[in-house]
Amino acid sequence: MAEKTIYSVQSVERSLNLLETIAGCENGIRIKDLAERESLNLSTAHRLVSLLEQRGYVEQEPESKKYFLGMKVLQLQGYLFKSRRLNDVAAQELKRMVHCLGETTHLAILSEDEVVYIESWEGVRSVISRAPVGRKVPIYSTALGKALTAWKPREEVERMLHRIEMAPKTPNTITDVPGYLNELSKVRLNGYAVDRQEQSMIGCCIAAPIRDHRDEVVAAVSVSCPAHDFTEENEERIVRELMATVSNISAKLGHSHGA
Amino acid sequence: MAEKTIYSVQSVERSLNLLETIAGCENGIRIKDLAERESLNLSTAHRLVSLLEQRGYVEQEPESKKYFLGMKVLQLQGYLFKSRRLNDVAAQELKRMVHCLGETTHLAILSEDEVVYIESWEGVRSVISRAPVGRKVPIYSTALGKALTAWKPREEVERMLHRIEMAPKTPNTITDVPGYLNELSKVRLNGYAVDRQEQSMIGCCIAAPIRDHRDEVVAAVSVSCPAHDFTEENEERIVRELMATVSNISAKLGHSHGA
DNA sequence: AATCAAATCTCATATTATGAAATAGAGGAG
DNA sequence: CTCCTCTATTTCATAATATGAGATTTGATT
Repeated sequence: MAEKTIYSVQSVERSLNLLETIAGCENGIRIKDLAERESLNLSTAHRLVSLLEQRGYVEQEPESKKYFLGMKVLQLQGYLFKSRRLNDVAAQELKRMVHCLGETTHLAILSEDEVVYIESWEGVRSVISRAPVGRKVPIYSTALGKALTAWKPREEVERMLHRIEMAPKTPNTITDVPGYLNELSKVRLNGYAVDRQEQSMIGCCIAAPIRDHRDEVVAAVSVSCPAHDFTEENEERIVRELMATVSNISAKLGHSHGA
Repeated sequence: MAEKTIYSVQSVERSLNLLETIAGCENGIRIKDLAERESLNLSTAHRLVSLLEQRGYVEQEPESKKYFLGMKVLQLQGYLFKSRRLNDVAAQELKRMVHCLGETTHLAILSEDEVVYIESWEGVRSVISRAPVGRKVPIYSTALGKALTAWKPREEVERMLHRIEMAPKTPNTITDVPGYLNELSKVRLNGYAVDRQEQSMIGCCIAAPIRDHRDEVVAAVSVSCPAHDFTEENEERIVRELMATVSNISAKLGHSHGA
């Protein structure tokens, strides 16, 4: 529980806030609105954003003067996948799990209001094929979506749901907000999420969150299983293995239990 | 030519430098070495890096105390692909080009010493299939690699080449440093790079760089073509279309000619 | 051409980031 | 087990830096 000291370097924090705000604006944002939203003086915001622009983290569309996230992020992302860490920490554990379970497995993160696949491994036993990296799926009809949203503040989840359409994918899909929120409380209770043919009739899915040292859910891992194979026994086996795996990964990210 | 004012906010610049240095260390880096490499006071480095850690941009491996790039980057990356901008700017233009040429097209960036595919489109006419996003290919045997390195300082390219092995992929592969550097000067002269069955006997490739507002090469686009189709006439047609396309994309990124 | 709104730039000042030095913690040798 | 060394972490007085008010430019609209 040894708490880390909280450091604060105003200008850096402001820059990161600006970067993240710009990132969240798919349609770009003007400097004035940025300054307003971040309660910053216009010149301060301008100076900091210009610096991010010089470094390529942010781009300004010449005509509209709007700021967008820059290509530099791609470079960082490229580095991340090269990093021994991601491989040591996640890939290694996940490969082991896939080998053990034989079922197709996905690593995903939340981006805006959707689930984005980051990496995937095909299971030998499984007839379910892996989704391509970068593919997006909805939060309301997938185990990954549930695992990624279950520990977010209720209001935030409600806002997300209101921005999207909860169209039924199968007869099992949860299509109402209260129903989904209720489902999330079960997820919190169990520690993992289940999709019982809610996204597709082909298969079921179990997903659990990965947490970092701040106890924040940063990603989630799912195991897919053909519907006809999704027996209680199999479910238990998968849950046991999956929970152990995400716990290991989280631990390696510096997560400590009960933090 | 209207030069933008160069802003400087020391702490932010230092933070970004630290972030990028950490990103480049696949095996992680200790705070002391970081401070040394960036010529920073140990406490300053520690404070700034701790802040990046608080925000999730960086992670510290508990046992080794080494710092690695954090998962937050994935979130940013997710946002980038949602951004109207990347779609408007690159995807839209590239889809148009793919439709026009009918050949398979790739968008890639340089990450460390390798080419990383960011996005791809399959051409209707082409027998060449697209490589998956995230796939890495060498710089020395691909048109993309040449396009991405041609405008880097010679010493940097030499360093990169020395870190990798220039194994022959086909009889045409360039396998020596002087040969590659010579090839790059041709690329700079033409403005585009060609791979004449150097990576694979199946096909040839033409690639050209995308530049941002700082005139920096930030990405490259390639068009693949089956070897038997790679006539002089076809080559000219592809080059014309490709150059127009990358020029449009660069322009939209704020690039101005002769800048 | 005049008006207005937004972006960009300048500079004196107070706030903030800084680094020297102190402390804590981990690992190794005797 | 204790001392020694090396590194990470924290503190705090000070000087350097980031800040924001306001001036200026840009460009769009009437």
